[in-house]
Amino acid sequence: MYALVDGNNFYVSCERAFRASLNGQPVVVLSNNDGCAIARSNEAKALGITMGAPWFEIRHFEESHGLVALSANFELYGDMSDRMMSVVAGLGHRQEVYSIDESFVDLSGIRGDLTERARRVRQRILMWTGIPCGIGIGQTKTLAKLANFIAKTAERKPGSYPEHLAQICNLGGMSAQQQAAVMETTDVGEVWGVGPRIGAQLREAGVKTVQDLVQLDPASVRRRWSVVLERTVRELQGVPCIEMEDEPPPKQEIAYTRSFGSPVTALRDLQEAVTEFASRAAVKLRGQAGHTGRVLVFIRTSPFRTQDKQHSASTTVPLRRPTDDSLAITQAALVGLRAIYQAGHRYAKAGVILLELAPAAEGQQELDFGDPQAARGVTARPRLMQALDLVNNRYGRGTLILGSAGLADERRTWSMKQERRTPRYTTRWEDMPVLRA
DNA sequence: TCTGGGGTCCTAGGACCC
DNA sequence: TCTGGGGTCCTAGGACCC
Repeated sequence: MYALVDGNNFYVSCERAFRASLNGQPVVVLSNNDGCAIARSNEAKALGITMGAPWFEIRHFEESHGLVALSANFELYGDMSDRMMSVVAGLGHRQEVYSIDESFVDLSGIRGDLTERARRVRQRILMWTGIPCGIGIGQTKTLAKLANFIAKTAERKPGSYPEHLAQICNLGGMSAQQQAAVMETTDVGEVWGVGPRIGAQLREAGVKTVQDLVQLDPASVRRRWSVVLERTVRELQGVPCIEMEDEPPPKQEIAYTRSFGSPVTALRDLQEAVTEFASRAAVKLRGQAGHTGRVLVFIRTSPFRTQDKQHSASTTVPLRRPTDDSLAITQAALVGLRAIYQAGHRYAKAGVILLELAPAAEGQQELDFGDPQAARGVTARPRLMQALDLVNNRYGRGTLILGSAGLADERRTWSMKQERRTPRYTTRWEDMPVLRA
Protein backbone atom coordinates (compact mmCIF):
# COMPACT_ATOMS: atom_id res chain seq x y z
CA MET A 1 0.00 0.00 0.00
CA TYR A 2 1.23 3.48 -0.88
CA ALA A 3 0.39 6.96 0.33
CA LEU A 4 0.76 10.17 -1.62
CA VAL A 5 1.00 13.32 0.49
CA ASP A 6 0.90 16.71 -1.16
CA GLY A 7 0.70 20.25 0.08
CA ASN A 8 -2.48 22.09 -0.89
CA ASN A 9 -1.77 25.00 -3.26
CA PHE A 10 1.75 24.61 -1.97
CA TYR A 11 3.39 27.94 -2.86
CA VAL A 12 0.38 29.87 -1.64
CA SER A 13 0.36 27.88 1.61
CA CYS A 14 4.05 28.69 2.15
CA GLU A 15 3.29 32.39 1.82
CA ARG A 16 0.29 32.11 4.12
CA ALA A 17 2.35 30.40 6.79
CA PHE A 18 4.09 33.75 7.31
CA ARG A 19 1.29 36.16 6.45
CA ALA A 20 -1.94 35.24 8.15
CA SER A 21 -3.67 38.16 6.42
CA LEU A 22 -3.57 36.13 3.20
CA ASN A 23 -5.93 33.52 4.64
CA GLY A 24 -9.35 33.66 3.05
CA GLN A 25 -8.05 35.96 0.30
CA PRO A 26 -7.65 35.11 -3.38
CA VAL A 27 -3.87 34.69 -3.80
CA VAL A 28 -1.72 33.68 -6.76
CA VAL A 29 2.01 33.08 -7.01
CA LEU A 30 3.53 34.18 -10.32
CA SER A 31 6.20 32.50 -12.43
CA ASN A 32 9.57 34.06 -13.16
CA ASN A 33 9.26 37.41 -14.90
CA ASP A 34 5.91 37.69 -13.09
CA GLY A 35 4.57 36.10 -16.25
CA CYS A 36 1.74 33.80 -15.27
CA ALA A 37 0.00 32.14 -12.31
CA ILE A 38 1.72 28.95 -11.13
CA ALA A 39 -0.11 28.52 -7.82
CA ARG A 40 -3.60 29.60 -6.79
CA SER A 41 -5.49 29.65 -3.54
CA ASN A 42 -8.96 28.10 -3.54
CA GLU A 43 -10.43 31.61 -3.58
CA ALA A 44 -8.40 32.42 -6.70
CA LYS A 45 -9.53 29.18 -8.34
CA ALA A 46 -13.11 30.15 -7.54
CA LEU A 47 -12.58 33.37 -9.53
CA GLY A 48 -11.94 31.17 -12.54
CA ILE A 49 -8.17 31.76 -12.64
CA THR A 50 -6.60 28.80 -14.40
CA MET A 51 -3.14 27.29 -13.99
CA GLY A 52 -0.73 29.22 -16.18
CA ALA A 53 -3.08 32.15 -16.72
CA PRO A 54 -1.03 35.16 -17.92
CA TRP A 55 -0.79 37.87 -15.29
CA PHE A 56 -1.87 40.67 -17.65
CA GLU A 57 -5.14 38.82 -18.24
CA ILE A 58 -6.06 38.33 -14.57
CA ARG A 59 -4.61 41.54 -13.22
CA HIS A 60 -8.02 43.25 -13.11
CA PHE A 61 -9.01 40.98 -10.18
CA GLU A 62 -6.60 43.00 -8.06
CA GLU A 63 -9.00 45.94 -8.16
CA SER A 64 -12.27 44.09 -8.36
CA HIS A 65 -11.75 41.19 -5.93
CA GLY A 66 -8.66 42.00 -3.87
CA LEU A 67 -6.52 39.40 -5.64
CA VAL A 68 -3.02 39.30 -4.14
CA ALA A 69 -0.23 38.35 -6.58
CA LEU A 70 3.26 37.46 -5.35
CA SER A 71 6.48 36.80 -7.26
CA ALA A 72 7.79 33.27 -6.84
CA ASN A 73 10.07 32.91 -3.80
CA PHE A 74 11.65 29.55 -4.54
CA GLU A 75 14.19 29.82 -1.78
CA LEU A 76 11.33 29.94 0.74
CA TYR A 77 9.36 27.14 -0.95
CA GLY A 78 12.41 24.86 -1.10
CA ASP A 79 13.09 25.27 2.60
CA MET A 80 9.44 24.80 3.57
CA SER A 81 9.42 21.68 1.41
CA ASP A 82 12.36 20.20 3.34
CA ARG A 83 10.52 20.81 6.61
CA MET A 84 7.30 19.27 5.34
CA MET A 85 9.05 16.21 3.88
CA SER A 86 10.82 15.39 7.10
CA VAL A 87 7.49 15.25 8.93
CA VAL A 88 5.84 13.24 6.14
CA ALA A 89 8.61 10.65 6.50
CA GLY A 90 7.02 9.56 9.79
CA LEU A 91 4.08 8.04 7.93
CA GLY A 92 5.96 4.90 6.85
CA HIS A 93 9.32 3.24 6.44
CA ARG A 94 10.31 4.38 2.95
CA GLN A 95 9.75 7.73 1.33
CA GLU A 96 10.18 9.05 -2.18
CA VAL A 97 10.20 12.82 -2.50
CA TYR A 98 8.53 13.15 -5.86
CA SER A 99 8.41 16.92 -6.29
CA ILE A 100 8.70 20.07 -4.22
CA ASP A 101 5.27 19.48 -2.68
CA GLU A 102 4.59 15.76 -3.08
CA SER A 103 5.97 12.58 -1.64
CA PHE A 104 5.12 8.91 -1.85
CA VAL A 105 5.37 6.78 1.27
CA ASP A 106 5.53 2.98 1.19
CA LEU A 107 3.09 1.77 3.84
CA SER A 108 3.99 -1.90 3.73
CA GLY A 109 4.69 -3.28 7.18
CA ILE A 110 2.57 -0.60 8.84
CA ARG A 111 -0.11 -2.09 11.06
CA GLY A 112 -3.33 -0.60 12.31
CA ASP A 113 -5.80 1.79 10.76
CA LEU A 114 -4.01 3.56 7.90
CA THR A 115 -6.67 6.24 7.54
CA GLU A 116 -6.37 7.18 11.19
CA ARG A 117 -2.58 7.18 11.01
CA ALA A 118 -2.70 9.46 7.96
CA ARG A 119 -5.03 11.79 9.82
CA ARG A 120 -2.60 12.15 12.69
CA VAL A 121 0.36 12.79 10.40
CA ARG A 122 -1.62 15.38 8.48
CA GLN A 123 -2.38 17.17 11.72
CA ARG A 124 1.27 17.10 12.71
CA ILE A 125 2.39 18.57 9.36
CA LEU A 126 -0.15 21.35 9.72
CA MET A 127 0.91 22.11 13.28
CA TRP A 128 4.68 21.98 12.73
CA THR A 129 4.94 23.67 9.33
CA GLY A 130 1.64 25.45 8.75
CA ILE A 131 1.10 23.59 5.46
CA PRO A 132 -2.28 21.88 4.92
CA CYS A 133 -1.96 18.57 3.04
CA GLY A 134 -4.09 16.04 1.24
CA ILE A 135 -3.29 12.36 1.65
CA GLY A 136 -4.30 9.57 -0.73
CA ILE A 137 -3.79 5.88 -0.09
CA GLY A 138 -3.96 3.07 -2.64
CA GLN A 139 -2.47 -0.26 -3.69
CA THR A 140 -0.21 1.33 -6.32
CA LYS A 141 1.35 4.73 -6.82
CA THR A 142 -1.19 5.56 -9.52
CA LEU A 143 -4.06 4.63 -7.18
CA ALA A 144 -2.49 6.68 -4.38
CA LYS A 145 -2.34 9.66 -6.76
CA LEU A 146 -5.96 9.14 -7.69
CA ALA A 147 -6.95 8.90 -4.03
CA ASN A 148 -5.05 12.10 -3.36
CA PHE A 149 -6.97 13.86 -6.12
CA ILE A 150 -10.25 12.72 -4.57
CA ALA A 151 -9.13 13.88 -1.11
CA LYS A 152 -8.27 17.36 -2.41
CA THR A 153 -11.39 17.69 -4.51
CA ALA A 154 -13.74 16.52 -1.77
CA GLU A 155 -12.11 19.15 0.45
CA ARG A 156 -12.38 21.96 -2.05
CA LYS A 157 -15.74 21.17 -3.63
CA PRO A 158 -18.02 19.68 -0.99
CA GLY A 159 -20.63 17.51 -2.64
CA SER A 160 -18.34 16.23 -5.40
CA TYR A 161 -17.43 13.12 -3.39
CA PRO A 162 -18.60 11.62 -0.08
CA GLU A 163 -17.78 14.07 2.68
CA HIS A 164 -15.61 11.70 4.73
CA LEU A 165 -13.08 11.53 1.86
CA ALA A 166 -12.07 15.17 2.30
CA GLN A 167 -8.34 15.61 3.09
CA ILE A 168 -7.75 11.87 3.42
CA CYS A 169 -8.93 9.22 0.99
CA ASN A 170 -8.02 5.56 1.42
CA LEU A 171 -8.97 3.66 -1.72
CA GLY A 172 -7.39 0.51 -0.27
CA GLY A 173 -9.90 0.54 2.58
CA MET A 174 -12.95 0.70 0.28
CA SER A 175 -15.15 -2.09 -0.98
CA ALA A 176 -15.08 -2.83 -4.71
CA GLN A 177 -18.44 -1.11 -5.12
CA GLN A 178 -17.31 2.04 -3.32
CA GLN A 179 -14.17 2.16 -5.46
CA ALA A 180 -16.17 1.76 -8.64
CA ALA A 181 -18.49 4.55 -7.53
CA VAL A 182 -15.73 7.14 -7.08
CA MET A 183 -14.01 6.00 -10.28
CA GLU A 184 -17.23 6.52 -12.17
CA THR A 185 -17.48 10.12 -11.01
CA THR A 186 -13.84 10.92 -11.86
CA ASP A 187 -12.85 12.14 -15.31
CA VAL A 188 -10.28 10.03 -17.12
CA GLY A 189 -8.08 13.10 -17.56
CA GLU A 190 -7.40 13.19 -13.81
CA VAL A 191 -5.40 9.97 -13.92
CA TRP A 192 -1.64 10.29 -13.38
CA GLY A 193 -0.06 9.76 -16.81
CA VAL A 194 -3.10 10.80 -18.84
CA GLY A 195 -2.49 14.28 -20.22
CA PRO A 196 -4.59 16.49 -22.48
CA ARG A 197 -3.69 14.65 -25.70
CA ILE A 198 -4.22 11.08 -24.57
CA GLY A 199 -7.25 12.22 -22.57
CA ALA A 200 -8.90 13.57 -25.71
CA GLN A 201 -8.12 10.37 -27.64
CA LEU A 202 -9.57 8.26 -24.85
CA ARG A 203 -12.77 10.26 -24.68
CA GLU A 204 -13.02 10.01 -28.44
CA ALA A 205 -12.93 6.24 -28.02
CA GLY A 206 -15.71 6.40 -25.44
CA VAL A 207 -13.43 6.08 -22.40
CA LYS A 208 -14.68 8.98 -20.32
CA THR A 209 -14.23 8.06 -16.67
CA VAL A 210 -11.56 6.32 -14.63
CA GLN A 211 -13.92 3.39 -14.33
CA ASP A 212 -14.02 3.12 -18.15
CA LEU A 213 -10.23 3.13 -18.28
CA VAL A 214 -9.72 0.54 -15.56
CA GLN A 215 -11.92 -1.89 -17.47
CA LEU A 216 -9.82 -1.80 -20.65
CA ASP A 217 -7.61 -4.71 -21.61
CA PRO A 218 -3.96 -3.71 -21.01
CA ALA A 219 -2.65 -5.52 -24.10
CA SER A 220 -5.06 -3.68 -26.40
CA VAL A 221 -4.14 -0.41 -24.73
CA ARG A 222 -0.53 -1.09 -25.56
CA ARG A 223 -1.35 -1.80 -29.19
CA ARG A 224 -3.55 1.22 -29.65
CA TRP A 225 -1.61 3.67 -27.48
CA SER A 226 1.68 2.85 -25.81
CA VAL A 227 3.47 0.84 -23.18
CA VAL A 228 3.24 3.90 -20.92
CA LEU A 229 -0.54 3.93 -20.90
CA GLU A 230 -0.60 0.16 -20.52
CA ARG A 231 1.32 0.51 -17.27
CA THR A 232 -1.13 3.13 -16.10
CA VAL A 233 -4.08 0.80 -16.72
CA ARG A 234 -2.38 -2.06 -14.87
CA GLU A 235 -1.60 0.24 -11.96
CA LEU A 236 -5.24 1.29 -11.80
CA GLN A 237 -6.14 -2.40 -11.70
CA GLY A 238 -3.97 -2.75 -8.62
CA VAL A 239 -0.85 -4.26 -10.20
CA PRO A 240 2.23 -2.23 -9.22
CA CYS A 241 4.35 -1.32 -12.26
CA ILE A 242 6.06 1.82 -10.97
CA GLU A 243 8.72 1.30 -8.33
CA MET A 244 9.50 3.48 -5.34
CA GLU A 245 12.71 5.47 -5.69
CA ASP A 246 14.17 6.08 -2.26
CA GLU A 247 17.25 7.76 -3.67
CA PRO A 248 16.81 10.32 -6.40
CA PRO A 249 18.66 8.91 -9.43
CA PRO A 250 21.52 11.09 -10.66
CA LYS A 251 20.39 13.72 -13.15
CA GLN A 252 20.85 12.98 -16.82
CA GLU A 253 20.76 16.62 -17.78
CA ILE A 254 21.02 19.99 -16.09
CA ALA A 255 19.26 22.97 -17.55
CA TYR A 256 19.35 26.70 -17.00
CA THR A 257 16.84 28.46 -19.22
CA ARG A 258 15.15 31.83 -18.86
CA SER A 259 12.72 34.08 -20.61
CA PHE A 260 14.03 37.59 -20.99
CA GLY A 261 12.61 40.62 -19.20
CA SER A 262 12.28 42.23 -22.64
CA PRO A 263 13.06 41.03 -26.18
CA VAL A 264 16.70 40.76 -27.25
CA THR A 265 18.00 41.20 -30.78
CA ALA A 266 21.74 41.88 -30.50
CA LEU A 267 24.21 39.00 -30.51
CA ARG A 268 26.19 40.82 -27.86
CA ASP A 269 23.27 40.69 -25.40
CA LEU A 270 22.59 37.04 -26.15
CA GLN A 271 26.26 36.31 -25.49
CA GLU A 272 25.97 37.91 -22.07
CA ALA A 273 22.84 35.94 -21.25
CA VAL A 274 24.25 32.65 -22.50
CA THR A 275 27.45 33.24 -20.54
CA GLU A 276 25.45 33.74 -17.39
CA PHE A 277 23.20 30.72 -18.04
CA ALA A 278 26.18 28.47 -18.83
CA SER A 279 27.98 29.56 -15.67
CA ARG A 280 24.89 28.93 -13.55
CA ALA A 281 24.44 25.50 -15.08
CA ALA A 282 28.10 24.73 -14.36
CA VAL A 283 27.61 25.65 -10.71
CA LYS A 284 24.70 23.19 -10.49
CA LEU A 285 26.88 20.57 -12.19
CA ARG A 286 29.70 20.97 -9.68
CA GLY A 287 27.08 20.84 -6.93
CA GLN A 288 26.38 17.23 -7.84
CA ALA A 289 30.04 16.40 -8.56
CA GLY A 290 29.37 15.71 -12.22
CA HIS A 291 30.99 16.24 -15.58
CA THR A 292 29.24 17.06 -18.84
CA GLY A 293 30.20 15.76 -22.27
CA ARG A 294 28.01 17.98 -24.45
CA VAL A 295 26.49 21.42 -24.15
CA LEU A 296 23.18 22.31 -25.78
CA VAL A 297 22.29 25.94 -26.35
CA PHE A 298 19.02 27.24 -27.72
CA ILE A 299 17.37 30.57 -28.49
CA ARG A 300 13.83 31.29 -29.54
CA THR A 301 11.43 34.10 -30.27
CA SER A 302 8.09 34.38 -28.49
CA PRO A 303 5.46 32.04 -29.98
CA PHE A 304 2.83 34.37 -28.50
CA ARG A 305 3.92 37.27 -30.67
CA THR A 306 2.40 35.92 -33.85
CA GLN A 307 3.11 39.19 -35.65
CA ASP A 308 6.87 38.55 -35.28
CA LYS A 309 9.00 36.50 -37.62
CA GLN A 310 9.60 33.29 -35.64
CA HIS A 311 12.94 31.64 -35.09
CA SER A 312 13.76 28.74 -32.82
CA ALA A 313 17.09 26.98 -33.02
CA SER A 314 19.32 24.80 -30.94
CA THR A 315 22.60 23.00 -31.32
CA THR A 316 24.75 20.77 -29.18
CA VAL A 317 28.49 21.23 -28.91
CA PRO A 318 30.62 18.25 -27.90
CA LEU A 319 33.42 18.93 -25.44
CA ARG A 320 36.92 17.71 -26.00
CA ARG A 321 36.71 15.86 -22.70
CA PRO A 322 33.99 15.74 -20.03
CA THR A 323 34.37 18.66 -17.67
CA ASP A 324 32.79 20.79 -14.95
CA ASP A 325 34.82 23.83 -15.89
CA SER A 326 32.78 27.04 -16.22
CA LEU A 327 35.09 28.44 -18.87
CA ALA A 328 35.08 25.36 -21.09
CA ILE A 329 31.30 25.01 -20.77
CA THR A 330 30.71 28.69 -21.49
CA GLN A 331 33.03 28.69 -24.48
CA ALA A 332 31.17 25.71 -25.94
CA ALA A 333 27.82 27.42 -25.38
CA LEU A 334 29.07 30.59 -27.08
CA VAL A 335 30.36 28.64 -30.08
CA GLY A 336 26.92 27.07 -30.39
CA LEU A 337 25.17 30.42 -30.03
CA ARG A 338 27.22 31.94 -32.84
CA ALA A 339 26.22 29.06 -35.09
CA ILE A 340 22.47 29.43 -34.56
CA TYR A 341 22.07 33.17 -34.13
CA GLN A 342 20.27 35.06 -36.88
CA ALA A 343 20.15 38.84 -36.84
CA GLY A 344 16.82 40.61 -36.99
CA HIS A 345 14.74 38.53 -34.59
CA ARG A 346 13.22 39.54 -31.28
CA TYR A 347 14.46 36.71 -29.08
CA ALA A 348 12.38 36.01 -25.98
CA LYS A 349 14.16 33.09 -24.37
CA ALA A 350 17.45 31.24 -24.29
CA GLY A 351 18.88 28.33 -22.41
CA VAL A 352 21.87 26.12 -21.80
CA ILE A 353 21.45 22.40 -21.11
CA LEU A 354 24.30 20.16 -20.02
CA LEU A 355 24.03 16.64 -21.48
CA GLU A 356 25.88 13.34 -21.12
CA LEU A 357 26.39 13.81 -17.42
CA ALA A 358 28.69 11.44 -15.59
CA PRO A 359 30.19 11.41 -12.10
CA ALA A 360 33.35 13.52 -12.02
CA ALA A 361 35.19 10.63 -10.42
CA GLU A 362 34.72 8.54 -13.55
CA GLY A 363 36.49 11.10 -15.73
CA GLN A 364 38.79 9.67 -18.34
CA GLN A 365 42.42 10.69 -17.98
CA GLU A 366 44.29 12.20 -20.87
CA LEU A 367 47.70 11.21 -22.13
CA ASP A 368 50.31 13.81 -21.32
CA PHE A 369 52.34 14.48 -24.43
CA GLY A 370 54.57 16.83 -22.60
CA ASP A 371 52.58 19.98 -23.34
CA PRO A 372 53.23 22.00 -20.18
CA GLN A 373 50.31 24.33 -20.81
CA ALA A 374 47.81 21.51 -21.13
CA ALA A 375 49.19 19.84 -18.05
CA ARG A 376 48.89 23.02 -16.06
CA GLY A 377 45.37 23.60 -17.30
CA VAL A 378 44.24 20.20 -16.12
CA THR A 379 45.52 20.72 -12.61
CA ALA A 380 44.88 24.43 -12.15
CA ARG A 381 41.31 24.67 -13.41
CA PRO A 382 39.58 22.60 -10.71
CA ARG A 383 41.18 24.84 -8.10
CA LEU A 384 40.10 27.93 -9.98
CA MET A 385 36.52 26.60 -10.04
CA GLN A 386 36.68 25.81 -6.34
CA ALA A 387 37.82 29.33 -5.62
CA LEU A 388 35.08 30.75 -7.84
CA ASP A 389 32.38 28.79 -6.02
CA LEU A 390 33.82 29.61 -2.60
CA VAL A 391 33.92 33.34 -3.24
CA ASN A 392 30.42 33.38 -4.72
CA ASN A 393 29.04 31.34 -1.85
CA ARG A 394 30.59 33.58 0.72
CA TYR A 395 30.07 37.02 -0.81
CA GLY A 396 26.98 36.34 -2.88
CA ARG A 397 26.19 35.13 -6.35
CA GLY A 398 27.72 37.33 -9.03
CA THR A 399 30.71 38.50 -6.98
CA LEU A 400 33.03 36.74 -9.44
CA ILE A 401 31.75 36.31 -12.99
CA LEU A 402 33.15 35.66 -16.45
CA GLY A 403 33.99 38.76 -18.47
CA SER A 404 31.64 37.83 -21.30
CA ALA A 405 28.69 37.99 -18.89
CA GLY A 406 28.85 41.77 -19.15
CA LEU A 407 29.38 44.15 -16.28
CA ALA A 408 26.90 46.94 -16.77
CA ASP A 409 23.67 45.97 -15.04
CA GLU A 410 21.66 48.71 -16.70
CA ARG A 411 22.48 47.28 -20.11
CA ARG A 412 21.05 43.89 -19.17
CA THR A 413 17.66 44.29 -20.74
CA TRP A 414 17.26 40.53 -20.60
CA SER A 415 17.29 40.28 -16.79
CA MET A 416 14.31 38.79 -15.06
CA LYS A 417 11.48 40.87 -13.63
CA GLN A 418 10.40 40.12 -10.07
CA GLU A 419 8.49 42.91 -8.47
CA ARG A 420 6.47 41.25 -5.71
CA ARG A 421 8.74 38.83 -3.92
CA THR A 422 8.20 38.21 -0.21
CA PRO A 423 11.13 37.92 2.24
CA ARG A 424 13.14 34.69 2.49
CA TYR A 425 11.80 34.23 5.99
CA THR A 426 13.51 30.94 6.79
CA THR A 427 16.85 31.14 5.00
CA ARG A 428 18.18 34.69 5.52
CA TRP A 429 18.90 36.16 8.92
CA GLU A 430 17.96 39.63 7.74
CA ASP A 431 14.57 38.32 6.55
CA MET A 432 13.65 36.51 9.75
CA PRO A 433 10.14 37.41 10.93
CA VAL A 434 10.13 39.44 14.14
CA LEU A 435 7.39 39.19 16.75
CA ARG A 436 6.44 42.39 18.49
CA ALA A 437 4.71 42.38 21.82
C1' DT B 1 3.05 45.73 -23.80
C1' DC B 2 2.77 41.76 -20.76
C1' DT B 3 2.42 34.16 -21.48
C1' DG B 4 7.81 29.84 -16.43
C1' DG B 5 11.30 26.36 -15.58
C1' DG B 6 13.18 21.73 -15.10
C1' DG B 7 12.84 17.28 -15.87
C1' DT B 8 11.86 12.02 -17.85
C1' DC B 9 10.53 8.52 -21.09
C1' DC B 10 9.15 6.72 -25.55
C1' DT B 11 8.98 6.44 -30.60
C1' DA B 12 9.94 7.16 -35.38
C1' DG B 13 13.09 7.84 -38.78
C1' DG B 14 17.60 8.53 -40.78
C1' DA B 15 22.49 7.30 -41.13
C1' DC B 16 25.44 3.90 -41.00
C1' DC B 17 27.47 -0.83 -40.51
C1' DC B 18 28.19 -5.68 -42.08
C1' DT C 1 15.23 -7.49 -65.67
C1' DC C 2 15.97 -8.63 -61.08
C1' DT C 3 18.24 -4.80 -55.78
C1' DG C 4 18.14 -8.21 -48.48
C1' DG C 5 18.18 -8.56 -43.74
C1' DG C 6 19.57 -7.43 -39.30
C1' DG C 7 21.36 -4.42 -36.30
C1' DT C 8 23.05 -0.01 -33.64
C1' DC C 9 23.27 4.72 -32.70
C1' DC C 10 21.66 9.29 -32.83
C1' DT C 11 18.31 12.98 -33.04
C1' DA C 12 14.02 15.32 -33.05
C1' DG C 13 9.73 15.54 -31.47
C1' DG C 14 5.82 14.22 -28.73
C1' DA C 15 3.82 13.37 -24.42
C1' DC C 16 3.79 13.53 -19.76
C1' DC C 17 4.89 15.23 -14.88
C1' DC C 18 5.26 19.05 -11.20
